[in-house]
Amino acid sequence: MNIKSSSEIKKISQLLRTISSTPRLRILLAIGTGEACVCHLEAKLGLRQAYISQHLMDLRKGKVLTSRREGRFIYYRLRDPRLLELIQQAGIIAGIPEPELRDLLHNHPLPQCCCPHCLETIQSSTISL
Amino acid sequence: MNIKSSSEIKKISQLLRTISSTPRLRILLAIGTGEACVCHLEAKLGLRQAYISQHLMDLRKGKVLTSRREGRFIYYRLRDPRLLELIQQAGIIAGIPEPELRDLLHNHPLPQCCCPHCLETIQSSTISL
DNA sequence: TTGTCATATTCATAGAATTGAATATATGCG
DNA sequence: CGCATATATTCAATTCTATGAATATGACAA
Repeated sequence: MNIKSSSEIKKISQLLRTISSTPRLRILLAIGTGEACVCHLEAKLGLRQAYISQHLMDLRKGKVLTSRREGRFIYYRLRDPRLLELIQQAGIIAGIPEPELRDLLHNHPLPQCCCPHCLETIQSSTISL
Repeated sequence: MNIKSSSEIKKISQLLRTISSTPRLRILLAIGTGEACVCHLEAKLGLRQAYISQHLMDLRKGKVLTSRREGRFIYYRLRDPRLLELIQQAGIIAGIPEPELRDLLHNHPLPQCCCPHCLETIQSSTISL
């Protein structure tokens, strides 16, 4: 029974460990409730491509992200959106004030990149410029 | 603004990292909503005293636990009981079935140790033996 | 097929976390 | 004081993790 618990604890431990690294947290928050390709994340986070891919791989191995290919682009999404609530709860417990926390979790508009989704966005947002 | 977020993310990262290690998770779950001294934890988890103290120190440094001295004994308690909800949420997301999870979080009776609290417990539970 | 672009993988290494063993501190008692 | 008990600290060794650099794969276009 303690042996069994131990295996469950390992699962929790692994999930928490997977999401606890700073670059991975940033990636998760950048994806938010939506979807993002690597070039999105590259543009938004200012990190090199290979570096992001490495962490995306960790997150996929840890069952945190799912991926979907669309032509040359691969879109990542949270496997379970409740993960954002988890991160929010962690922020609350860590004593981060409400406004900062909201800001962290709020999906800021993704910066433009080369993917089809962004090209669409450019076309619709160009009007308001 | 990204620089500011970064500092908030570090806080979340650190909290998650602190609680993500297997022995520390076990300690947190063993303490639960109550209080425990080192000898409790020693008895319950089957780990050596110095080892437990090391992790307790990490947890205190990470602002996760508070401690209170009572004579020769030091009692540890979660600084924020919502941490248990966080762990529970992590368990849910990690795909742990409800019964196992409830079992993990349920405060099993602490095994007897040498501290005053246990001595009291012995006296009251001896009746039912 | 060749080239190009988006993304993935491999490898080496520096740095951090984990753990064990030994020892230190602090409290209370006689 | 001197001893016993509960807990803390230090140190060294091993084992993980993070990161950078280089390279590979896979899809599309010409």
